[in-house]
Amino acid sequence: MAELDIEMISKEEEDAKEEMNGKVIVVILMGAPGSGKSTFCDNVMKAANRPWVRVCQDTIANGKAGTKAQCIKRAVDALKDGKSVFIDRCNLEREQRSEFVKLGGPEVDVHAVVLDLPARLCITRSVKRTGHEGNLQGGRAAAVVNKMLQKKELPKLSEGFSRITFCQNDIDVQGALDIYTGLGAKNTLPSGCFGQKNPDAKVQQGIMKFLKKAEDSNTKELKANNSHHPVSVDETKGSSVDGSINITSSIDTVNKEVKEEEDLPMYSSVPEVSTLAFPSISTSDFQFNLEKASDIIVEEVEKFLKKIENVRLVLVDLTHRSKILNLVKAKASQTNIDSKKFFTFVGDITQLYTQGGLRCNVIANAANWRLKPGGGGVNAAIFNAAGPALETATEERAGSLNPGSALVVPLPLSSPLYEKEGVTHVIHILGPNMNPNRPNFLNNDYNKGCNVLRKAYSSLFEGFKSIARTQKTIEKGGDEQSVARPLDLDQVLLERRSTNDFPNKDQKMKREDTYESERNKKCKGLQIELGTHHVSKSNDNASVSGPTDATKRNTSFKKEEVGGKTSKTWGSWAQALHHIAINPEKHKNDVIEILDDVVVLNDLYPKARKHLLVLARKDGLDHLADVGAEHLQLLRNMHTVGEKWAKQFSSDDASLIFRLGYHSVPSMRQLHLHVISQDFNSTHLKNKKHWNSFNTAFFRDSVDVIDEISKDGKARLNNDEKLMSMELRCHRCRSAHPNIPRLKSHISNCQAPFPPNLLQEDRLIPPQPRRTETEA
DNA sequence: GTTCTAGAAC
DNA sequence: GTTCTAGAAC
Repeated sequence: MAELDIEMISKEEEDAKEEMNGKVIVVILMGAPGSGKSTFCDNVMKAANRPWVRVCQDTIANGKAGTKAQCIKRAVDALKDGKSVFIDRCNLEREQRSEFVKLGGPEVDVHAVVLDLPARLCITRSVKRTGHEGNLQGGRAAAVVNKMLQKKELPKLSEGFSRITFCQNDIDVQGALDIYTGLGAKNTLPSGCFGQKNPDAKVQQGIMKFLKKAEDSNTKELKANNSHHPVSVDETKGSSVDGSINITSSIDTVNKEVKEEEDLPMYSSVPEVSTLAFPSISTSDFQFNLEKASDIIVEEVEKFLKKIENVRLVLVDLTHRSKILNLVKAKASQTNIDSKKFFTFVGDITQLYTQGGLRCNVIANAANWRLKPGGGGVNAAIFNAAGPALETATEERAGSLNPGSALVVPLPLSSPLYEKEGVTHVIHILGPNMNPNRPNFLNNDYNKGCNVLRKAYSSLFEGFKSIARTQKTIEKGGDEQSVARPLDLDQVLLERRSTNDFPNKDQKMKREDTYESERNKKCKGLQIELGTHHVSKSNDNASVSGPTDATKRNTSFKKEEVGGKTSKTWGSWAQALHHIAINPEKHKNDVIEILDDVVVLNDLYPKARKHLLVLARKDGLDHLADVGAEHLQLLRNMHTVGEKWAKQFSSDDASLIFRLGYHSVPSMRQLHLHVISQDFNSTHLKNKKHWNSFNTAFFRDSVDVIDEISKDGKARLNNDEKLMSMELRCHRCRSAHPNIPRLKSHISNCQAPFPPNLLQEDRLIPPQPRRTETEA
């Protein structure tokens, strides 16, 4: 194929010289997030010699992400207008870009500019960037880039491009920049493929060498196409049956071959298992016998891995010449240790992810007995990389460490080691003291020394197990008490995500799952019962009354013309509250209070820790739009009952603050007053509509509704569609948040006072004086 | 109201 | 891997 391209280049170049037809161009940029597509466009457009329009799907809809169709339309418009177009989206797959290629025609050339930069560079840039329009930030970027590159299909002229420029480094990019910047309105560029180095050359050799090695070791074939393809740990490790070929060897080989291009294959960057990276202890400064030390490491690793599933251990050293590393590697290969669970790795333990693509959530530190920074080697490096936060966190837990002991320190979230590398814990360990100037000097007592070293590793692994086990507990939906600390941590982690930091998806997901199952248990009975009633009584809504002028955009009911008046039919699922209001005695398990004119129940899907509904029992009073002056007393009663319950809850729990109100257009039939605590801490609060229905003008405070009914005979309904799609703002400090998880993370901590409008007119029910035992 | 699904995006 | 959106079904 390369030869063919060269032929085409020379032919097309000749053609180009003859033709100066001033065509417009569509340049389809291709590259992973962080490859520099937007920057490329910006740089060309800054100094361009022809008019350009940049079409970016991330921002095409008034600054927000839009559809492919919108991009096409924008491009077509620009081309009609005589402007050339940059298509700024990833376009890594043939399918994704095919529609844009079709923009080409007699008057329009379609070019590709491929920003085929090292995955690692893209990841680093994606992680670093803060204000990217696509909102791709934090460590998540690594997973994204890796995944996208797995699907990468380099463009071919046969797809319909007249010119393809490959850029594999900054120099290539600059070259392409110059070409497009200098391209005048009347100029055209030669067709063909440019800049493509033999994609299989060096890297492939490296991989092939490794493959050969692996095959020699009686192993399976490794799949790896080229340098930019992520090489997953599983694939690499899977190539080894006996553990004799491990990751270090593969990386080393590849690394040596391609180091000029700084183009390492990426490891699977998202750890599916908890991973501990640890240095060799006591073998550097005070040369513990390496044979003995390596035996101990391998034995302790083997022992530990027999006890626990779903973890990985990685022995790390700075150089592939490391004797201890090679000894351990060799000895491990003689055992039954699963090379997926234990391997050696060459790299800086403080930069395993950013430099080596290996994600380790826990790293061990070869600490000194005072647990202080300094000294040299790993200890200095880790304290240095972790910043002062680690020192403080360590001090809080212990002032010193005995030989053979370990100390688990959760890494403060402000630590760069957490932010950049995703390390959540540092475990300090202290080996036997080989320093003759110290009182507990071993003096070559290797029996004792080996015991201490062994103990150091076993303490380290036990410490690691305690972390891994907690995580596992959450995964399996253990009781909430046992996971209290990780949940707290997760709250903070979520908060950190809002400032572009390393996400901790696993923990987040687990937490949601835990809460979800908890809620389900509580609500199941009601859910089932309500479900039954919808079905059995879905036809009993013949008595629906109440013509209204409310907007009927809500899908919970259909608008019908009956005798010139508008009426509505509610969906069967929207009837549950109506059934309860009409026959509360049939729902004794669900309702918590039945009065003559109202029924009180817990919301089936509470959007906060406490979320009650006060139902009007009057048949035909479906929603706020049906309410008139004649219902004033009923509204007051509903308010009084709701307020009574709110006060009762908040006297039991002083952290609860309540707000009472109605949805302008409810989804469920039967007028109901929401009594909802303002923590909004609930797994059922899942989307923008949920939030905005309680925190925009769509929510009508009960006090205001009563006021309006008494003055005007009707309540104002704020049911503009825009309200539901409004940006997510904290109900306290009014800060804006890009999505629900971040909002929830924020509100879990926000203690700002409520806005003035909520503090007025008794719209909020504040914490009540605590009830005494006798009152309760 | 919810759940489920799919597609699109980063 | 996560988020968002939309549509469909109940």
